Amino acid sequence: MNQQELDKIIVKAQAICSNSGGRLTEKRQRILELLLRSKTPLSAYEVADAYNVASDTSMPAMSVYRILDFLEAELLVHKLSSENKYVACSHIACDHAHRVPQFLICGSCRNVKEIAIPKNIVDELAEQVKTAGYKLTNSQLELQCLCEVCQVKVA
Amino acid sequence: MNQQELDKIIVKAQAICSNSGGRLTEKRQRILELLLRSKTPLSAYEVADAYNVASDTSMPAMSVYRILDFLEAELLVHKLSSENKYVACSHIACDHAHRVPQFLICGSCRNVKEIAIPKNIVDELAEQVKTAGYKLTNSQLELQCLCEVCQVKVA
DNA sequence: AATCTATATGATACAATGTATCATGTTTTG
DNA sequence: CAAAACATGATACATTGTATCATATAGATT
Repeated sequence: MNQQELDKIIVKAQAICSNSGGRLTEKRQRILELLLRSKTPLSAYEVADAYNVASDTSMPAMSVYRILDFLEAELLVHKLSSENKYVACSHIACDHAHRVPQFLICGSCRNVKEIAIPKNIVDELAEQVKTAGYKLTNSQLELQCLCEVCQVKVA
Repeated sequence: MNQQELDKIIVKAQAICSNSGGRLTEKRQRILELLLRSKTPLSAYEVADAYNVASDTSMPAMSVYRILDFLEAELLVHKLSSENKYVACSHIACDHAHRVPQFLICGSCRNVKEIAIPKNIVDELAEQVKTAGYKLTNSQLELQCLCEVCQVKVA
C-alpha cells in the first residue's frame, strides 16, 4: 500500500466516522494506518508494540483495545475471533455498500485475504441455520486455508 | 444425556481410539464424559475445575490442554476457536462417517448446536475459496446466531 | 475566554487463556 | 525385567483481555 492510497483511505475513514458521529482521533488514525500497512493481522499487543516503536511513546494495552473496538464498530477494522487478531478492512475506500466480510486464513503463513462471497451462498447458509431453529446474526466466516504460496511449499 | 446413552458413547469412543492406536485412559475418558454431560461448551480451565470438584484431585491446566488435544485429534471433541471453548462431538455414537461439523453459537446464552450442512453448500464455499487462489483446509464453521429461546427473549 | 460536559486516553492491577520445560509415572514390548 | 514409548504432574511464564479509577482533551454553553 503506497502513501497515496493510504491517504485516500484515511480521508474516507474520516468521513465514515463523522457520518456516524464518531471521531477519528490521531491515535485512532495511526492505529488504523498501522493495520493498513501490515501484511498480516496483528494482535492487540502487536499493535501496541508497533505503535510504541514508531513513536517512542507508551500506548497501554487498554487503550489499544478501546481503539480497536471503536474502529471495529465503524467497520474500519475486523477482528478475527479465531486468531485473536485484527485486520484493516480491505474495502474502506470502495464506494459500494459494505458487505459482510469473509476471511481466508492461511494456516501456514498466517496471511489473511478478505473476500466477498456470493449472496446466495450466505443465504443458503442462513436457511440451514433457520432450519435448525437458530437465527444467523453475523455471517462473517473465518475459513482455515492454505494460501497460494504455502500450497506449493507444503506440497 | 442419560447414563445408558453415555455408556454407549464411551464404548464407541474406546473403539475409535484403539482403531487409531490411541488409548482412552481414565482421565481422558472422564474429561470426555464431563464434556458430554455439559450443556454448554467449556473452557480448558472450566474443564479442569469441573474435574477437580468432582474428584478432589488436582488436574493441572497443562494436562487438560494435552488431553483436549488428544480428544480433538480423535474427533471426539471439537474446539470452538472463536470462543476458546471445547464441546464433545454430537455424533460419536452415530455410525455414519464423521462429517465436518458446523456450530451454531448463540451470542446470548452461549449454547451451541452442532449441525451438518449439505455438502453442496460446503462445496460452493470451497469453490469460492479456490477462485481466490486459496485452498480450504477445514470447513468447520462457527456461526454467530441466536438460539430459539433467545430469539424470543431479545425480541 | 471560562466553564461545563462528554468523550478519549493513561495507569495499575488483575483475570483468563495458553505454552515451554523438565520431572515423574505408567504401559507396552522385546 | 529392562528399555522404550506414552501419559501425566509441577512450575514458571507468555499472551490475551478486562475492571477500575484517574487524567486529559475536544466541543458546546454561557
